[in-house]
Amino acid sequence: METIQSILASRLAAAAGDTGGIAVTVQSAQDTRFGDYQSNIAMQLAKPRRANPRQLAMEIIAKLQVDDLCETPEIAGAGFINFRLKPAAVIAHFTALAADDHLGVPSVPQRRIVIDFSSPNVAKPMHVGHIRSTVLGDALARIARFLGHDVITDNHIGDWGTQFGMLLVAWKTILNKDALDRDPIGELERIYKAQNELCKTDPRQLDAARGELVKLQDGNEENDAIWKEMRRLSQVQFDEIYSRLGIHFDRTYGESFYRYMLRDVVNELYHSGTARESDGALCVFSDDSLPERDDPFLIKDENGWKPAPAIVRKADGASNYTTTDLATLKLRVGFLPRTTDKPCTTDEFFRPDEIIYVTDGRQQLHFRQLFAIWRRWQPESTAKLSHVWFGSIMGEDGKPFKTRSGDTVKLGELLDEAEERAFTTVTEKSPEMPEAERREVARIVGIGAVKYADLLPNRQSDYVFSWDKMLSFQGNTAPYLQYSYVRIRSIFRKGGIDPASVRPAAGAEHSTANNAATLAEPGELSLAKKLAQFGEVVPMILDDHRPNLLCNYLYELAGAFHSFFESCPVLKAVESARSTRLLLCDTTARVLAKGLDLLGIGVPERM
RNA sequence: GUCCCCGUAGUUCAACGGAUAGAACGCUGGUUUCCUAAACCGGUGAUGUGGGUUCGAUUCCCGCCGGGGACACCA
Repeated sequence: METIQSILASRLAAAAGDTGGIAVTVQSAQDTRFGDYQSNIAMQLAKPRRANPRQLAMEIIAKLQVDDLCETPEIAGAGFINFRLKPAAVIAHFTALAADDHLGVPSVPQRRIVIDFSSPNVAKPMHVGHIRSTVLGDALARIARFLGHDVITDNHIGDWGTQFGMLLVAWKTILNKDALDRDPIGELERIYKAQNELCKTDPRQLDAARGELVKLQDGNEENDAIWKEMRRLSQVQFDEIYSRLGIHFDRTYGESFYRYMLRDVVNELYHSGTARESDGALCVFSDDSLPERDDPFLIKDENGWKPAPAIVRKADGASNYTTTDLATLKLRVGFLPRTTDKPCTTDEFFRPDEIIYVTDGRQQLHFRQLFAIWRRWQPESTAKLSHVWFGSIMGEDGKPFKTRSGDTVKLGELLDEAEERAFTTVTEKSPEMPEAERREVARIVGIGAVKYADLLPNRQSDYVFSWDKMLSFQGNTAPYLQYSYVRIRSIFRKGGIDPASVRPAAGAEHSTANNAATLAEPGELSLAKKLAQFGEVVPMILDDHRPNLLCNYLYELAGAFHSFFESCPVLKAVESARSTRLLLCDTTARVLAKGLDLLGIGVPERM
């Protein structure tokens, strides 16, 4: 269904006439005293038309047909056009929304999107550094799917590279089998660190590592078996974490999947002239097509601009991650199979319109170079390439988030602590609840709190990790939103009412006359208006890949609900008002649950 | 050094170039014979600095100050 915002925008566009390419936009008003929606179009058009903005606004309003939706639009300030919705229009929209499976979120033209996120490394524990990519990528995938896009999520795990030389040497010499059985990842981490130390002092150890790496790459059976075992053990860990987080990947190809493509990629880059040799390495240099300061292959020092090439084949002949990323890109753009369980024909390849990489901001230069190389190498490719980057998680001391002893925080342990802290609170607040249920509630609340804390800040901001803040029931947190949902569920339990029974039948927007609803109370009206904005907020998120917009919306919705609930009795209300209020409650609960679900966060029925 | 990001209330975070910069915590005043007070309703208090573009700048451009990050064979 269409949003009120888009209806107003198209009516306004019709009244404004030729805007010379200026988009006619309507936004929800920041302050209710300006009405519900506002547009700046008169001010934007005033200059090119050499008109007085307020005069122009008056002319636009004179042609504008919106009396089915709002009161006569008002002109304010320098030329703002303000819209105030008629209660009848709010009721009609709210009723249609309540009958809509998509809760008023419009369908958009379908695009095919690959989302590459999480990307943990084999033989290493997942740690706090993986949270943002994992949580953000999953939320974007869920939101894109809800909007109707065709999405493939791909976990590009680090399962290939020079570190396996050292791991293989260590596996053969210092591995403790018992320790490996007890704690596989811990033992792999231990032997890697130990071997790394040995290599620092003993050049023969480095040679040994190189030797084992070459054998692995040449297909040596023993090394291949060890590598596969390390991969398997790591995947067990990944699966456990992803299961706790409720995250699913359509693909987990990993870097090793592309290793047979690397030679061809390098050859193509060389023969197409994209890359050339320098100091024994094969490099991509600037092609001077961009202004110097925008060129990802240039860097300036005191003597002027100098080359900052991207290396696609090291002097020793090995490839690096740029090469792997190019191979990955080539497969994803042209030959990514739609399904993994059967061979597919040409028209079953995925061929994405967009590929989204979710990584931290430190990789910006890498992706700028990667995308630039791709454009030069494959100029006919039209796929949109997006690097969705994010800031760091800091400790309360303002430095990168670490344990007290200065180690990286392991993701599994972090989730344990979140659940444990949530369990303590739930036990405190609801001691009568059976322990099994308290555990389950603590799981939903604890995991939700961690995810929400991560999604709430603008993704490009660094943020401070605070257990107390994220698990608080006050303020913009997951527990507060979950509590809002629970409180609504409690109303229906108390009244012995099936929520489905208060919902209008599908298509109810055509028969609003049958609905005796009135939204006489200010709390009712503002809640209904806030519900109508769900469909306006969700599509905006993908424009800049910013799920925090949804967090802020849900928080405002919960606030609107609590205000309504404070001033409007539900179960004790007289009929007509009672059923309208029950529907407001139910719809709020559905939007809260759906909104949280889009962020990858669950809701308990009680807490 | 060059490039990227950041600098907003005591603190932690918001704000498609729009109106009187919005929350939470903190501090502070109030609300419960009533559907979960894990709540609600008030008060307090901020755009680092100097220019520029614009009808309008936290937002865009330039300088300065302060913080973080990236910059040839790690990913």
